[in-house]
Amino acid sequence: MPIALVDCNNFYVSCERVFNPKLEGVPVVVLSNNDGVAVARSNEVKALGIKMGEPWFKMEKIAKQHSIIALSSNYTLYGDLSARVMSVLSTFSPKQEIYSIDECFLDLSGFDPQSLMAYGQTIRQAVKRNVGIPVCVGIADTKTLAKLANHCAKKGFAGRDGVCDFGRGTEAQLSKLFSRIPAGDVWGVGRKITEKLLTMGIKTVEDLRTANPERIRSQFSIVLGRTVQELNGTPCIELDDDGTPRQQIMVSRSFGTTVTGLADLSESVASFATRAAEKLRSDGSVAASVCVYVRTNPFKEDEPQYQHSLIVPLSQPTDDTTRLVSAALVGLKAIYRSGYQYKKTGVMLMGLQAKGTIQTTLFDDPVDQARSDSLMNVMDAINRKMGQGSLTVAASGINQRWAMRRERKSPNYTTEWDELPMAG
DNA sequence: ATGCTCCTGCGAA
DNA sequence: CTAACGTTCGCAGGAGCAT
Repeated sequence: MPIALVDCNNFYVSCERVFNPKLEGVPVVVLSNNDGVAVARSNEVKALGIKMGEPWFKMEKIAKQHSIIALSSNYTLYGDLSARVMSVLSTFSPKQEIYSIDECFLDLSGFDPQSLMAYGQTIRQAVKRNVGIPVCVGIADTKTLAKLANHCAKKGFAGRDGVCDFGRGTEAQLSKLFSRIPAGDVWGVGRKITEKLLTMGIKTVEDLRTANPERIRSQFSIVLGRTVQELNGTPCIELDDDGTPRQQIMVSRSFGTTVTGLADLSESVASFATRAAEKLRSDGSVAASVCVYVRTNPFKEDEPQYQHSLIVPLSQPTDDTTRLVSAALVGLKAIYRSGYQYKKTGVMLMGLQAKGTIQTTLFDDPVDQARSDSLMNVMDAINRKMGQGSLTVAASGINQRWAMRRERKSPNYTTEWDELPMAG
């Protein structure tokens, strides 16, 4: 039951390169929101030793020395290209699990095991030709092994030309390969677990694979126990292709600058609640409660720190922007304290259920409900047509002094006609 | 004992 | 010029509480 894991190479950088060939062959880094830290690096940047998550201001010097091109992230562009990549990939298997913006699993059950390497090449060529994005393909019998095979393909450890199929290797070959890979490269093994494994003498993937399963389960968790089983070829994590809607929706941002007043904070919270409500409706869900969250800048250790959150229950589950915004603002008022430099707020929608399944109560007013639904439909339609944020609630503010920094953003090539560069 | 909800920690991309 | 460190999601497991 082979599974493929297809992962885009340096995804955000590759997206930028699709529309700007000058970025080809030169060091390029894409920065997070607020131009904060590196979230994607070209191979040239990786070679310079710049790490994932490194703050921009810490690498600015070396960036200047090597003429690194730094770009603000452009999630509109990346989301659009991701949808195109996923659409192409969906044609290669009846079962696809979209795992993140740049990777998906494909069920390759029933395919001829001998031909999977060639099939992987076909997949790579199709995505490159149709969308312009380079990908690598890892193939194995479990999701954890497929992730690892993809890692090997990317590093050029085994297989050739961006495809690695563990089904083509003998036990002895795989053992040898796994002894060269640190345990921390395995899916599900993060920093904390890597440290603890080291104290137990477990350094490599091979060490982890051959560890005592009972010991792993008792010392860590059943999750890591499953990881070990998956490394041994026993599937424990199902391929999930049913598109189950999210259980919670989070919208939060750090500000480009700090703010102190309730008015500015309210604008941000109203904006985030508005955006969260849009996501909620696109899922076809309703929320039972709203959580609002504020925070000062924890990196400024000499300044007074404050952070707080509050869950505001709704009288009945809703997807109405105005109700969700009101609830979020009520919560904000309750936790706001003056005298702090706030750096971030967030809005979380919780207790999500499918809209069709909500229980109607005595308090339901069908007329109000219909009015709310048609207003939200109009809002969503206008924003789809005119671009997100065209129509919003007044509480979101006009100036948005807290808005994030994006000083290096590329144009929205695929979604905004106005931003296409014109010849002449 | 059992089953909840709430909260925190961890991991991933 | 200065100051500057992301966002969103799921899962597990413990605490606290009620039954």
